[in-house]
Amino acid sequence: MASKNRDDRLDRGAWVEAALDLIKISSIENVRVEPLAKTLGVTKGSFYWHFEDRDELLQAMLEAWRKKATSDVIARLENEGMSTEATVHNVLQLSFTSRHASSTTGSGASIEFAIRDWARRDKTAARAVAEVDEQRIRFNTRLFKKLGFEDDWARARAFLIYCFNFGDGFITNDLPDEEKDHMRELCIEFLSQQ
Amino acid sequence: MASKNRDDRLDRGAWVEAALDLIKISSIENVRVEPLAKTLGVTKGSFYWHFEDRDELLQAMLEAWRKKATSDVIARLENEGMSTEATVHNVLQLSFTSRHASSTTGSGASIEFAIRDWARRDKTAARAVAEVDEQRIRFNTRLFKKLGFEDDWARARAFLIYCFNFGDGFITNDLPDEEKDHMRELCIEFLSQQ
DNA sequence: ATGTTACCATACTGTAGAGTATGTTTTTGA
DNA sequence: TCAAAAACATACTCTACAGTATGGTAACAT
Repeated sequence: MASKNRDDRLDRGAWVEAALDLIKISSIENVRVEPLAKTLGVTKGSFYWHFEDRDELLQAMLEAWRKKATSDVIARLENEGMSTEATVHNVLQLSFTSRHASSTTGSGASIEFAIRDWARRDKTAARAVAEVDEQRIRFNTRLFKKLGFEDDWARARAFLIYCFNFGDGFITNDLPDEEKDHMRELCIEFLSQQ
Repeated sequence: MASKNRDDRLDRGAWVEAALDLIKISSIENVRVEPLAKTLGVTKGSFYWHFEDRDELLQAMLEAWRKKATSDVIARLENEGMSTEATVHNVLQLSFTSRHASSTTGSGASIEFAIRDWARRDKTAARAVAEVDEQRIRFNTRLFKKLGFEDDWARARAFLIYCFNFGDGFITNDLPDEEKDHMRELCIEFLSQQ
């Protein structure tokens, strides 16, 4: 549900939010202003007040996602109550299925995929994705360095874990839930071994 | 280049091939019959002779991809000249960047991603992707069983390697090429350890 | 009170593309 | 050789949007 500020008037953020809610269940191509206006209960007259054109909305979506995704990394960094080991274990549990599952910001696993698919044909999107990936992998790398790993091995571990987070959310795995959970446990045990 | 059978007449396969070539650089939404007709040098009068509607083309694309992807697994299975160890090492080298890079069939890493994105909103596509994933993971699992691993551990290894193949192709990794290659080597060393 | 601004609706134009109806050519088969 | 079928082209209709131009209305400042 896209929030309105006061008196039923929309702001730029409401459009971006609604657009991110939409891309979650469709694709960037299906993010179109008239359908969006309909779900927001307005007409496109409103849209072209807040945005120059459709592309400006797409760039705003990208910016919003990038900011949220990178600020999440910082948030984890600042969570200094935990030990390094505990943080690693947390990261390992962090599959893309659950990643940023807050619906208010319009993030989540599905958005990840939609934006990555978008990045295949859009340079700006590709740069945003690259930045987010790099920050996440760097975060993981730092953890393993703290645990005493050499720089290159820390990065390799970090990358593998990120691959696991990635694949666990996106690779369809038609196993019964218990077996799937068991397999996930084994993967985590393998990846966190010394 | 989409091939024509004889005398400049197209068949169903030529349309599917051209469509798969197109989705590689765009998305399923951008697979549209009139632009396709233009690249094939015909009009849509031709298309609606070979297909009932656009959806029939999409289903044919999916079928073609699924068949190719699963037959590739079988092809690897039948490649019985190699030792199990050598096959494992081959699988580890198999990132999605290079996977099925033949342009004639219209496959490749980019198609993988486009179809997976499509599968987020299409049940039929989702089933095809699930089938392909399951076959590939099963193939990897069988290898590790041959190497003496228990069933569950074999599956976990297989899944992790598949995640690595997946991530190596899709996760942008802005490192210099040498470092990237080095990291890949370390990942492979880690994943193939006893 | 009233003019200004912010926000939105209405009513257009223009384009891309889906699907259809029908005409045209080439091939094939008796 | 000639009729039928296969493989197109042409010319429509219809819908979904992008973008624009302009008009309306509520809130806010003066």
